[in-house]
Amino acid sequence: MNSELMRGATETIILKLLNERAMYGYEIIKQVNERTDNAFAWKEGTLYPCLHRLEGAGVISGEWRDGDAGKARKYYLLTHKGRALAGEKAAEWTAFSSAMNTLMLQPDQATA
Amino acid sequence: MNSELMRGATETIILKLLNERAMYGYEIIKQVNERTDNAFAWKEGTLYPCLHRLEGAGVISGEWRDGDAGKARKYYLLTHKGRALAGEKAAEWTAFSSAMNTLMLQPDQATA
DNA sequence: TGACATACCTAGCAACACGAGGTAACATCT
DNA sequence: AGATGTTACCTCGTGTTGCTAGGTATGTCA
Repeated sequence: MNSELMRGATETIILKLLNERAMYGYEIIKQVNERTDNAFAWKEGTLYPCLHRLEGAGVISGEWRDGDAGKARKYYLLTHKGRALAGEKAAEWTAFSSAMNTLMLQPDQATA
Repeated sequence: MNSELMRGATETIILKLLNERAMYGYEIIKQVNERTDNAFAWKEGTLYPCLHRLEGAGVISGEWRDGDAGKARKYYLLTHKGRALAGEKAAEWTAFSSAMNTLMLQPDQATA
């Protein structure tokens, strides 16, 4: 997958997932990759810096929870601000993909 | 419009338009803005560097043509390589937006 | 013990959209 | 003639951000 297209979408996806339920970082990566059948192949280097940016911006907040048996995990939740932003980002994606499709779905040159 | 989402899409759009017909730079800007009802608001700083990258990569080729009455215009055409890439980029967008929608169209948390 | 998965993290690089600026020709209005 | 606006080309610098490549540490299983 073209990594440049991923730009700006990372944040949108994270906010969408956290709007479903609280998740920890590693889980977000697995979810994204599984749900997209590895069309998206996120690595830690993509996610963690973005999570920290979002936390720094007061959009999400992390809290450590003991795992059932495994290691401690840092769960992230949307703040009030985050819920609003999740909605905006989702709308932004809708508008963007709609505009893109307006352009991309035009008929091509006739190859007589 | 979130400019980060534009990343990687610029090239895709240019190739799509040039696959319809030869256009000059200024015309491409106008076309993109008009067709998307200014949802995309391209400026020269977005387009020209990208055109030059594509030309340098042998994907498009520019030729000066005298305008009917106005200034000379540099029309760009897809090369053979460019036509192939236009197809790849279009497919890439389809795959990307499909994966995105898989993620984005899931139901959100029940707000009981 | 070794190997692997889980789970967190960071530093540095590369790509690229955009703002802001510049040049020049032509049209229109006063 | 002069001023203004549009067309049409260009470039430099900045900021953002995804990714590669590395690191740490715990738990599991053979």
